[in-house]
Amino acid sequence: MESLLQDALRIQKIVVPEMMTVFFRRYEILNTIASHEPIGRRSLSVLLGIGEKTARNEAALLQDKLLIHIDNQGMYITHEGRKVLEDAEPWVYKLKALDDTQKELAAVLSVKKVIISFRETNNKMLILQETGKKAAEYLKSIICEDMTIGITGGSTMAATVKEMPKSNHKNKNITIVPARGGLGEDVEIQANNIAASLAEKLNCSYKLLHLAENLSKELLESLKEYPEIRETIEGIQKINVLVFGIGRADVMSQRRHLKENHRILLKEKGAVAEAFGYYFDKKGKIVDVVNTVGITLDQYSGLEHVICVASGVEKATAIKAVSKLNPNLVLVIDEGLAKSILED
Amino acid sequence: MESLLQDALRIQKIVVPEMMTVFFRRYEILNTIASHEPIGRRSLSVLLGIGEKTARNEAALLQDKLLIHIDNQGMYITHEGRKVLEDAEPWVYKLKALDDTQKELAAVLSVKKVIISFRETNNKMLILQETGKKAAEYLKSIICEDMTIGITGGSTMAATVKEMPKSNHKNKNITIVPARGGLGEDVEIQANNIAASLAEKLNCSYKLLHLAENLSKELLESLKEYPEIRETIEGIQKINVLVFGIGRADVMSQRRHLKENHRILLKEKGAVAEAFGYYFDKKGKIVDVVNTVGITLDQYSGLEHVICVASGVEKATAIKAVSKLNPNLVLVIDEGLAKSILED
DNA sequence: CCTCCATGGGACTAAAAAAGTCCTATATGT
DNA sequence: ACATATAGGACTTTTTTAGTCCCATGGAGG
Repeated sequence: MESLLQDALRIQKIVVPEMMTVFFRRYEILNTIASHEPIGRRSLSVLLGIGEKTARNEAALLQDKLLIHIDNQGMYITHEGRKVLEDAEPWVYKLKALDDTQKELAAVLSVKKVIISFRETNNKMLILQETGKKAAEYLKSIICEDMTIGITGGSTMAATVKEMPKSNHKNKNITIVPARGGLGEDVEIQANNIAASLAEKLNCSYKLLHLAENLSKELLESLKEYPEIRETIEGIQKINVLVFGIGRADVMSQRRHLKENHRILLKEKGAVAEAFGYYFDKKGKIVDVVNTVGITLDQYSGLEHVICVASGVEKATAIKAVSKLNPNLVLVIDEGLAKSILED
Repeated sequence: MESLLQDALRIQKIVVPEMMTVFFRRYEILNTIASHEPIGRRSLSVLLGIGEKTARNEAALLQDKLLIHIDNQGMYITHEGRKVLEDAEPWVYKLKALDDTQKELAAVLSVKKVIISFRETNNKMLILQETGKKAAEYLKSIICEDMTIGITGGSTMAATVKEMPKSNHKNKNITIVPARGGLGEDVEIQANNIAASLAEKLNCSYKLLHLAENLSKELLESLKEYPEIRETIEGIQKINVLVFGIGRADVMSQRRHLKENHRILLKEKGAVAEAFGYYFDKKGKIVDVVNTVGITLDQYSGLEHVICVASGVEKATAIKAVSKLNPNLVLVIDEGLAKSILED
């Protein structure tokens, strides 16, 4: 009786419209407590951008319903609360019609699947966190024996790995490799670091690639002979799952300290997106490649599992560009980004 | 996905408990407008026992959602509104858990079916009205060709008939007969009058029984020879559907102007319920019979369709007594009565 | 051992929302 | 023409909700 549920939702939206707001607010509060426990009402209120008293009142209600527990350390979620959070999720998606949006987007972009993360807040950190969580969930669901997982750098990937639950049983013959070289960024969000963290979470092995970007061809060639590097390159060639973040071409070229004339060139070529070392224009055509070792576009196009994780409306164009390269793409994005992709 | 709906309800009750109140209030308002249109906000507010401003605010919201239409005559329900009302009904029953109560009661009382009417108000008239409506609905659903429908008197039956929608197509060979004689009550709620009204609503034929109660045996016997009476008696013997109200023995014996000693006798015999001319004790045993023409208990026990309609908590014991006489009984009662039957 | 910091809870105030009340013009039906 | 019930406006009162500040507590770090 799926239609009964649909009816129920329709009628509620009509008859008790204010219910939606309240529901989402409480869901968000509960969710935030769940992921930050123990947390005080003050921290909570600044995190969510709501008043202290509001946080307090809502918390009192949640406590009354035994969904959270409050002591002088702060607020904790209870088992009940966790259960409610889980059970409420499909319900949240229905209410927000995210279910439909996911399918619509997958069709519009011609990709395998779109997963939309949901946070009822404007806090970019929380949104990124939730997106990472969804990405981690999906990644975990597809992992199986003898896989080589390639992963890139960036804050989105960092969030993804952070949200990956720690696995205790030793994972069978799984290897994590950075999808490409490059040391330009903060160490916290470098592909190497992220690959290692992911391996730790998944309790499996990993290989690192200590190669700077923009090396001369000759130097690159000779470095490739080094055993550790060579081994990693072989690993990269074996990648069957790629998890990658995406960036706006202009932002990335700046972050990589490209020379002024190079950046102008990129702009002239219409570069809008950057991912795993490639710059793409609107149509998904390569306009430039970072001169380093890494996964190739040919390899990418043939992969069965490609997961692109992104958060923030500014990445809409980049997403559209990269969606055209592999129909197996799975997109994990936040609600705002999803809407802005659909809107243009 | 029935469980999804269940989950949704459970979670809502927990996370947004106040929603229930609001929903029921609006549902009730919409429902009342539907059955009283055109109605002004003042009449509405006294009818429902809510403040004028409340009625006004809620009406404004319902108007905004296009569920009602307001002009200087008062408020009307729109098509949209009617649809919502219909679609919301199962939802109402689930929320109130009346579904479960219905099944539980049917099991506890060992009867075929229990139908609980629902009105979010303390106004006994509205509750009676709704109970009548449900009874009428059910009766209509089982009517088919060549039936003889017996009906008793009483305000509950009057309400039932009043709520029966008028049928335009000629009903095929259906006859309404009063289930027993008796002229003791107000003409408005006499079985004869009610039978005739029902026949008019169903657009079918009827027979009347003009016989006073408490006639001497001899007189009764000779009256039975009169053609009109004889014909009706034959009709009563053909009854295959009986719709009847029920009363508390003490109340009914008073209303029928029984002699003092007779009433005391009834009390001594443990009479608690009265229905279609019989007085029953707690266990459903007959302790007395009104001396008139009418359906017999033997006949009653063998009927396939027996519908007892009752409203008001004071009838709980009577219901329990009469439930034991025929497992095919269908009970149509209001929410309060249902709960009080379960509680004792 | 002490200090510091974030915590919950209490108390009071300010703001906003809801409800109560009364008035008026209007249309309808007697 | 009149009595009556209607919506809608305006104003007040009540109730609910949110904002703000203070304080005792208890753990973390020095």
